[in-house]
Amino acid sequence: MSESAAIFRALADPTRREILQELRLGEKPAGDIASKFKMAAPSVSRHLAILLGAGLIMQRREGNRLYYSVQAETLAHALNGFLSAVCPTQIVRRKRRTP
Amino acid sequence: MSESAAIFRALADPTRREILQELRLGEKPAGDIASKFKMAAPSVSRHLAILLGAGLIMQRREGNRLYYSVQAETLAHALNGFLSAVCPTQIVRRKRRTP
DNA sequence: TCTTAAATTAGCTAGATAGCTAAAGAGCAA
DNA sequence: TTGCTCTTTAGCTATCTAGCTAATTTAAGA
Repeated sequence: MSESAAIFRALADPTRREILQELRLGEKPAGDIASKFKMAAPSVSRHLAILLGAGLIMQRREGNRLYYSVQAETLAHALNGFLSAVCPTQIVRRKRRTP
Repeated sequence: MSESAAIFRALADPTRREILQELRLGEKPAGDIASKFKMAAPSVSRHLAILLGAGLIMQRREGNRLYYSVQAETLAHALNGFLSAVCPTQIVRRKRRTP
């Protein structure tokens, strides 16, 4: 699967989008992330695996814990790239001021 | 469903992303869009309906034909908004306040 | 070693999704 | 009206997805 296909599929789920927002201020252990949601921990873990597979987060082990953090660059590149492909003239190019 | 939820779900499908790119240079009738894909016309029509429901395209009838066009503003707003929510400091350049 | 804690993986099920064909709606012209 | 074109809607089915519980892995401490 193309990289951006995995990214857009990962972003389709609201829980996964929330996870990314949860990580906006920095890395967090899986348990902390899971505790923000009503669903069971394995379900959140599955979402983390999908985000990881899409390259939207990375993980780092510290003893018992697995810390996750956003790969902001990957996300930004995918979204901006698609935006440019869909609306190259309207969005990317700045509107000229009327003289 | 929240507007952006519908948008991200719509973007999850590769055919729908292709359709949006297909429309980047301007409106096209449904038949022209459908002919770009191997799948049957009703399948493409269904994708168009989903994009329409998400507010990512609009339709205009001209006689027999239904022309579709991208709603670039909606797309850009959703993607940039999410990007800002996930990586407010790293990626999105804030407007600096003049001292 | 045994136990405990933190997470993941395995296996399952209900519901969503995307494809197909057939049928129907909408517009236009003879 | 009838016929033709363009397109969507209806109805069906196979596959994918996201949730759950149970079991397994990994690390650390008594």
